[in-house]
Amino acid sequence: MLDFISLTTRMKKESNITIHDIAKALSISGSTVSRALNDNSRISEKTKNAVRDMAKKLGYQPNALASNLRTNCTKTIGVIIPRISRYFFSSAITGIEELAREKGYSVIICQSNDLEEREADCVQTLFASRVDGVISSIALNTDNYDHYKTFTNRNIPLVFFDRVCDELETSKVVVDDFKGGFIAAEHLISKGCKRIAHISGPQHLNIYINRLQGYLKAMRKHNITIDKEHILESPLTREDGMACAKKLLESSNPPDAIFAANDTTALSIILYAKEKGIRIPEDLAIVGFSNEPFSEYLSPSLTTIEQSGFDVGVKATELLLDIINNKTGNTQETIVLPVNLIERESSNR
Amino acid sequence: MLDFISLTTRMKKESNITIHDIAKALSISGSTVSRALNDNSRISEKTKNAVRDMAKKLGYQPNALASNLRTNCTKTIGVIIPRISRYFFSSAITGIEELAREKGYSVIICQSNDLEEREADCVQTLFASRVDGVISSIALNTDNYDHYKTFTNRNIPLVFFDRVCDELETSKVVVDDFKGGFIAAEHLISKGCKRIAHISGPQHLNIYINRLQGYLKAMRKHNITIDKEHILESPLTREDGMACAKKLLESSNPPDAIFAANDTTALSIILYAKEKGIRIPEDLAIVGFSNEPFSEYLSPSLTTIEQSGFDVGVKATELLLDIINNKTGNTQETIVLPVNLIERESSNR
DNA sequence: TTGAATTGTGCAATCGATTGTCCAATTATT
DNA sequence: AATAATTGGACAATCGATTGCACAATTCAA
Repeated sequence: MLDFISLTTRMKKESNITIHDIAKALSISGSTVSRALNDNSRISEKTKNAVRDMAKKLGYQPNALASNLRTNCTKTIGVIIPRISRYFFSSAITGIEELAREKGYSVIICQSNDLEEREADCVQTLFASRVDGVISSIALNTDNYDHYKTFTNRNIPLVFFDRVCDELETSKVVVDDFKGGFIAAEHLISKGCKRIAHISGPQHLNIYINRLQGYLKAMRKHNITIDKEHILESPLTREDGMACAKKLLESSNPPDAIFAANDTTALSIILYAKEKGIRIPEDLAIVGFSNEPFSEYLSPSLTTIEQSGFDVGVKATELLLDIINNKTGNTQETIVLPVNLIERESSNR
Repeated sequence: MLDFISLTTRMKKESNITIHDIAKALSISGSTVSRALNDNSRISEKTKNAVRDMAKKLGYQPNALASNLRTNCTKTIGVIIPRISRYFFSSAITGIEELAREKGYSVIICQSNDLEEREADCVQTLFASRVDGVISSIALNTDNYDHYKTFTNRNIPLVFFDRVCDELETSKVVVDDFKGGFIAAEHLISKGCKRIAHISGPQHLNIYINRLQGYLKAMRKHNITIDKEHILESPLTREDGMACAKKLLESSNPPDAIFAANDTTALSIILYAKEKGIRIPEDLAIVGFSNEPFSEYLSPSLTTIEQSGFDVGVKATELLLDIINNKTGNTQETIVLPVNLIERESSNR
């Protein structure tokens, strides 16, 4: 019997030490241990030190589950993103994590893969984990936002970034897509382009609406009439980029410049133009959007609009933590971060 | 007082419904509700249906924290990776998540940023969250692996991938770096290159050791003597890639081909060579490693060794779940996934 | 010296879900 | 019809940490 007891004791030591093990070892109560470890002012320094020493000696590691259950606060923030492999999003996550860990929060990441159904799953997962708040960027094909009510109905702070949704009243962090569209188009105009086409993205996402509007504003400002055939809506995949390029460049009135709503599409255009022997930038100038890592190394290198995913992530986290800690009342802020033009070969004429 | 009660009741409904609320609504016990929701055979279909309906009606969402605390199983796996923004790693994560969610697990991701200290933090975070198992790829500058004992000492399943560590006895998933190095070098040999240099990575990481060894084997096999100055060790950053390129190409015996241990370094070499007017592949053939997304679009496009991050992620998860569910005994498997050569312009002569 | 204030700890309830054990009601067996 | 077997459900303990409250011990003031 003694053997059995010492065995189980040993196994316990090897598996999981709780505050009660510390308490027993010091002949004090669990509550005192808990308070000591949390540096509660009601515990004497002497006891605190004894507890800390014993905790270290036994290899105590707090069980976050128990603590979270009791305090109803997990010190965890959830992130929902379309795809982690897109550079903009992975840098946003890096930004989110950076600030979060600095403030003592950990991060759970879920990918929606740009699917509404998956996005709803992510919401469930994060809610079940009782995250303290959520940062999300909406999936491409989401057009019903009801699943987010799981959070909003329960006052779980929610901040959107980049792909935001006007329907839900939350704080948001976006980059200045309108301005991005504007400076992209104006840049092409300044290069002497006259027939500037635009390949836009799904029009239920405001980032694409805004880029388009910026482009339109620049065109209007410079009194350039737009051929309606020169504005295309595309899912912005590589394949569809090719199709759009073909459509534009084989038309009766081919553009002398294209502003694509993302770099992937711009890449498709470059590939298509190369294949067809269309010279860039002489015959066709191109501007993309996002400054994906590859755009610098394309040949010709791609002029594009830079947006810092990292900064967006940091700002979104800042906002979220402010809401969690109730620093801001119930204000719904929308933060707009700057963009800037990176001039490269594809428009250098 | 009645007002107060109904108010609190209402607030409760709006915030969090528990199994007890369902129980109360149906005048049954909490345990019955729990069993009904878990489809336990001791509960009649009639009761189960009543419970399910009421759960839906009240908007019940299980509290994973409570469940996890009780069952000591979180259905969560932790992932530690160097940097999420590297394509190989983000695709590995996508693979991990894919299989994990299929099996009903969620995933917590932590970035070490290639720092040992951060890696140790990640270990703490994941342990505190009581993940059921961990998948990790080691940070570049980690050379002490003690922090991983937090898991191994407590029999928490641990699987390494890509950057693995021989010191720790765990299951591992790697790609065939040796073969990758071998076919990269042999490919260059087949192109008639005679003075083939290799830029390797930190030699405490076996992926770089193996790539180097594969290269050496190919050279020996074809009886090519190696100039010792032609093998460099590098941190494989873009900056150091430039430095290595300079060192090699300005030496008294410049190589006619370089096999770089990653694509980033290969890119640096291309940039350097372009700057110096060295023709690729005529004067200098180049092979990289990883098939980063950008390598296809470089000019010249980069010949490289393809390794599927997604597959590695899936395999690692498979292995981990097998261990978690005790399908494999205590065997320490090492799974080696295939690589293959992608021939592009940078070596096409 | 006595009562008041302060300090340090312990007790026990709690968070929400799970589960071993027990019991009542129903059904089957002889 | 009487007993045994089965079924459906309730009770209460439990996971580990936190916290309101009670209370003993010490210090201080009068």
